[in-house]
Amino acid sequence: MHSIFLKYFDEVARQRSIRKAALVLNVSSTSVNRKILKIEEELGASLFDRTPEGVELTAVGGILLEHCRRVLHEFDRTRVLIDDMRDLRTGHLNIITVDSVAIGSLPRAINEFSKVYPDISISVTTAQPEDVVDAVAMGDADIGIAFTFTSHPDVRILSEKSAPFGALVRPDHPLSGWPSVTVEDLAGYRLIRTIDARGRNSIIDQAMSTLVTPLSTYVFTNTLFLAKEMILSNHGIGLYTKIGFYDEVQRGELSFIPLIQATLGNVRVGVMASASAAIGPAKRLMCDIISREMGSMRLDS
Amino acid sequence: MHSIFLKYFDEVARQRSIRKAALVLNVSSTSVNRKILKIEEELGASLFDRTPEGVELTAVGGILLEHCRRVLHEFDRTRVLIDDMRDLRTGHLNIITVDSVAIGSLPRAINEFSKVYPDISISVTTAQPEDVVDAVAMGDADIGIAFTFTSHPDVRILSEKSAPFGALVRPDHPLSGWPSVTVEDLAGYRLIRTIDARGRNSIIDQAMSTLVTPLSTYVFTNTLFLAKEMILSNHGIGLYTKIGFYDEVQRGELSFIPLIQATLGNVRVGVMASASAAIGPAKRLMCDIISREMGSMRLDS
DNA sequence: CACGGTGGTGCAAATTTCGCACCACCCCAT
DNA sequence: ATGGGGTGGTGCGAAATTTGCACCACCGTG
Repeated sequence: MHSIFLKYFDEVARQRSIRKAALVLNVSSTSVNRKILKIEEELGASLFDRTPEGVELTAVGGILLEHCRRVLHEFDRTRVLIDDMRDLRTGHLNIITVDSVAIGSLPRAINEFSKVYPDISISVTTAQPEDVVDAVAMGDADIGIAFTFTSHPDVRILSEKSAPFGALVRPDHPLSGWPSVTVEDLAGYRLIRTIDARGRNSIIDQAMSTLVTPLSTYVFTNTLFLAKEMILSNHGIGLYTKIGFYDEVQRGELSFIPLIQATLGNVRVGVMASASAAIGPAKRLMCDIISREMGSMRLDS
Repeated sequence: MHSIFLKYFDEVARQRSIRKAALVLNVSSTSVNRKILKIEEELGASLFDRTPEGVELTAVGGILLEHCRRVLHEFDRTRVLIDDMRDLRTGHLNIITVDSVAIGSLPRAINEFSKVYPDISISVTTAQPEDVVDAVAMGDADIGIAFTFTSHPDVRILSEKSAPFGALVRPDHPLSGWPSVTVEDLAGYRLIRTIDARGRNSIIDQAMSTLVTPLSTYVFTNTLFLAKEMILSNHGIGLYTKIGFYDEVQRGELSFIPLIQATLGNVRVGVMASASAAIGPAKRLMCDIISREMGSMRLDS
């Protein structure tokens, strides 16, 4: 918005050299030189004394530089204010989450949020837990919801909750109604479980590989709808957190039995944001709503 | 120096219309419109709400307008400061004066002034008294020196002094040594007097036309050198103020006898400047020196 | 004296800005 | 319902401005 001269002038004063400033600014020195000469002509005063080593500010140049720097600084502040005002009214939130949350609690959270900010658009991407963390750390997503096994220096956990994996079965299944199950209890059944698309760093694969009693997986799917159909068709036992099937369990269509296991039984799910990004009012509200939604869910029985 | 956008934006906000602002700014409405649209895109926010009647500032627009107006105002002040700093070092003074002063006191005043401001150039224009006043009022001259019969709303009298007309004669002239003369005393002599080049509003012509005893003029000239030669050649009596012949009178080459007459005997000469123009340090000093030079002159005997 | 730095300029290419002609919409009077 | 008079906004070509290349002139240093 402001004349490019302000930036050029500032840099030349800083570098004490037209050619050095041009290098920093990544433009030709003639462009910088001509801008300064033009303003000197407009003002009828020299901004710099030319020396063989470069340029030195004159008294007039010092006065003008002070003005230019003040203008640039005030514009930066104005810009931040405008950015805040703009984002308060409209804008976009990028949410990346494990898919169970996308189904389980996010729809209600978005409904509540949109009553306050109807013009803010939201995108929801489902991804594997470690991809969620990476996206948040890099600033590619505003909010992430995923398991929180390890901390990440660039990720801030805003809230978290225990969300153990468990067995999801039809209500008439022999395991239905158990207060909990162990891996051994699942040995005689085929499993339906989520898949890590890239097959690496999967907490479930890692956990599964440490089991003394191997479990057999019949269906791999991160499509929870498909998983539900398979469970209801008695193709196996679902091995998921309760989050993605919360409504079905509430309605009695499915039963959830928490898994007692060192890793899978001690999973926590958290709401996270980038450690370096500011949290504006809209983002803050969305996180609060998601945290509250998840906080109200009974996920361990 | 600053982006033209600032000016356009300010005016659109003032006029509440792109087309009206364009008229005021004397540019096409598309130019103004595109500047605003471009900045709105840069900022990612609307500056105006568009209505069928024109445009209304948005909250963001109000914030930015405040910034723009502050920048423009601060630049104006910076510019004035720079102008003062520049003019302190170099510059130009336009002086317009009646020619007697150009010869009498101005040379010494300029000599003294140039010791302080060697780089300020000076132009001296001689003119009839009313032309001096007009030039100063219009700002065409920085300093004027002339008779001050009437006041002018656009002219400020910085200092003035009594400078009556009188008879200038050779030292051996019969009138030499008289303390004063009346019009009647001059009746038997031919006059050498200044001429109003345009022949209108001349104080001398007006004064002469009211005399009961008509005086005969032999030579009309505003060239004081020629007047002096005519006086010394006994072609007549000079009818001038003492200013232009001060050195000659001091040296005894000519005698000055003040005229006792209602108009010509009560003339005052003043140093004047435009009432609306600022008086910078250089201009102030020049006025002071001229006033001091003229103040030290004994003009009434 | 040569080299490596600086600021500064002529000129043509590249880019931006501007204005004309026009479109679409709105409001108001008839 | 229609026409007139206003508004903001756009496509396009001309005009103006900006940019960078190639080069000049000067200065300080080894």
